[in-house]
Amino acid sequence: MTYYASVIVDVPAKQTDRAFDYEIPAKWHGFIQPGMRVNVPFGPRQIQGFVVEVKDNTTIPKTRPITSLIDIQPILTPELMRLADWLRDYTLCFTISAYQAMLPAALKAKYEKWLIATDLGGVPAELQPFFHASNRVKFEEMAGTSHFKTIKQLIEEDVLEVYYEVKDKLSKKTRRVMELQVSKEALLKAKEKISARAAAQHKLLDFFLETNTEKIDKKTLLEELQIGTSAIGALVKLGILKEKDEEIYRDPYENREFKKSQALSLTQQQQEAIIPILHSIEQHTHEAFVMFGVTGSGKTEVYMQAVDAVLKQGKEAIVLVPEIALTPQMVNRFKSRFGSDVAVMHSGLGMGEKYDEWRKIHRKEVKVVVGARSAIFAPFENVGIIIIDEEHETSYKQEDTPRYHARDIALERGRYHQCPVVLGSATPTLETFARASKGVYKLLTMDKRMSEQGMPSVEIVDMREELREGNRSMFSRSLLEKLQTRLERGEQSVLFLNKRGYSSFVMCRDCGYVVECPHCDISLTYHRSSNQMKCHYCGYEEPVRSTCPSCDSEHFRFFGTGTQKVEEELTKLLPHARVIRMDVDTTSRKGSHEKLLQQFGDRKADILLGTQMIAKGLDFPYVTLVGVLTADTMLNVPDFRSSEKTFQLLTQVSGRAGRHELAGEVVVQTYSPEHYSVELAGTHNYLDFYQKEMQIRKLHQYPPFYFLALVTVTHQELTKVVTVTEKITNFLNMQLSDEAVILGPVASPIARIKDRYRYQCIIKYKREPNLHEALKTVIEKYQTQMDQEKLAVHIDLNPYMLM
DNA sequence: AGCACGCCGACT
DNA sequence: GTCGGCGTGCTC
Repeated sequence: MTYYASVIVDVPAKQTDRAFDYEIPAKWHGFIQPGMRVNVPFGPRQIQGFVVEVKDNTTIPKTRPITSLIDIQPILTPELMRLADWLRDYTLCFTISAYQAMLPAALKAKYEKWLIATDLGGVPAELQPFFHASNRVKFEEMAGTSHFKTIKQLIEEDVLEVYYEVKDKLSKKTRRVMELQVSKEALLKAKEKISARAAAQHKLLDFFLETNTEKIDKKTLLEELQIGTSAIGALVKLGILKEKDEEIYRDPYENREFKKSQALSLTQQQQEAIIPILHSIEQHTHEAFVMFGVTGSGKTEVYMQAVDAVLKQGKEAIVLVPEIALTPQMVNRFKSRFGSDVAVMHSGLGMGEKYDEWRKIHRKEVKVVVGARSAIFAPFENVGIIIIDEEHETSYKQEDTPRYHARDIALERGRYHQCPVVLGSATPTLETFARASKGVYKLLTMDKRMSEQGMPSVEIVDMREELREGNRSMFSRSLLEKLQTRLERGEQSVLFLNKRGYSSFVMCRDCGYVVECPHCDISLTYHRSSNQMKCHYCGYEEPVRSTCPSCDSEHFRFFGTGTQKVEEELTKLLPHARVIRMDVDTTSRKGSHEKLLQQFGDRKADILLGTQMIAKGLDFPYVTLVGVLTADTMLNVPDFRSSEKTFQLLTQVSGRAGRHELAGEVVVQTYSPEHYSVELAGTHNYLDFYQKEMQIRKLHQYPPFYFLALVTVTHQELTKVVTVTEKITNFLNMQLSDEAVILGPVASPIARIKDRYRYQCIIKYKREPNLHEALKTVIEKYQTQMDQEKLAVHIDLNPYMLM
């Protein structure tokens, strides 16, 4: 009997987005399973593929055999493979892209093309130097040279051979260990036999006798006993010890100690919130919960106790936390409660570390994963609960293909595993809260803080007023005064600078000229460390000028407020304050984020100054003041969610204050104090904000009343982009019902990035059964053009960034 | 995505 | 007359 494997090949293109059949060599019969990776011939080359089906027949007249197996166990579970199909249809991506999104980057194949000299004597003199080192050379090193033609000929003459290599990015880390091979009795016997002069060997034997060690790291052993390798060699020869390479995991938390924590007793509200979740866990039913809990209401403790209940059932738990909040604080809490049962996955880890953490999950060595967005694909097979903390966070939406939202994946997996999905937030997205109001999700409310303290009092300072009264500083008098008080009392403050929207750009005060990136339609940002102007989109850099290139004026100044500038002013105003600044510059080094927070937690500083990254999850008992320097920068970005984002941000930031015994105060500086998102965040009134914002969304036909789809077209030439976007818009207009609203073509908010113009078309719709089909057609139609003219068409369903 | 095949313009 | 431009289509 001949068996065949249907394989999805690693070629992300429309034409190859289907299974190809390969013959399974007899030696692998019964061994190959769906979900395993294989190397297969594809045209002239070797590539990687995923087996999706094993069958005993095929309609393909001539099949080629599978070259080799990569996995000895399926790397994708049947559930994940099904989920990948769903993801492909849902986000309009290729199946292979869906698979790759589910796996750590380390597992992605790399391809290399080599030239092998099969007959070195036949290689002409001018090419000989290439083969000096070995008989193989990378194809690219020779292609493109003037020898190219000869190479082609030599290949035909069988002097050279083309060889395609499939490489894994993966690397497993190993350590040398010594393993005891014999019983204690044998050790004692050996001791008698071995010459008394062999002190090191006796030391070794004694060590194994006294410590009952079976296996030990070689290096440790040598250091411990202060001996060289020769004694070990002697014992290995006698068959007493064996030297082995053992695979180890890179443990990013290796040098840390976690104090074991116990479940805390729950407050009345926590108790009420957890009961329905526990019920769902016990009954094995899929239910989605919105845990609407104010900052400091103790959501994490509820999560942990729910996870505990799941573990007691022998099931697994997935806990998603936003990238930014993956501070050690959250990890610590889970690690100290669940110990080595926890794997951690976030972008701060290196590729190898991520791979190791993933393998712990894959091998079922852990039961809980705490991680950012991609952890939603954790290859567990018996999921008992999925928790998404800070559900409103935008980092749950992947911004490149496949453009998925972790929340959607969570709900899909929850349905499959028939388990609860918990969406927790103090400021749920309108989409989520609307579903809770409709009863689609079950609402669990926790509106009281765990500590005796209530919500912090919030003072909103009108910065226009400050300016009118002659205060030109970026600190209002009130904020400064409060900072002073904290210093005197030895309490801590957090200052939050919302940089998004406006960063520190350079503008001429005389003619208004702004330094912009020559490749992108966006202003350059001043970086003090390198004294350069940098583009945040393409990385372009130029030195800072002292005069305006447009009018030669010397009134060429920095605008906007960077954290560095704030820090400078702060040290001028409060010279004795110890300030820790956290922004991209100070946290780019691995682990520095954590270190700075640690310092602040140890009260080695009085003021923590930072951007978005300090908004969430921080929980320091001595923080009694939170200052928001510029509350409204986010309000001014052209995004229908700007009010929602402002409200969320202000609420989150305020939540950092007074979480424990000491009462908290918040100062919000703004130029739009009357804006409802500022005002209602000040009074901690989510429900009113929700009502108000819903009215506006309804009026302007935005989510959650309408769904959105965003089509972005990019190309080098403006005219091309405009005509194509126009055509797409017209096409969609014809395909979709009259109820759909089609906006465009319009230039994207950032109209040019990396020398490519960007145009877009936004579709607002309620129910368009034809939409996916129509969008698929759009992709197919422009596919041919995509390769040739470097035209790119991106489709984002339920986009977060309308850019 | 690569790569081969194949059909038209500008050179040895 | 050939070389090589890149349009078209295929890869089990």
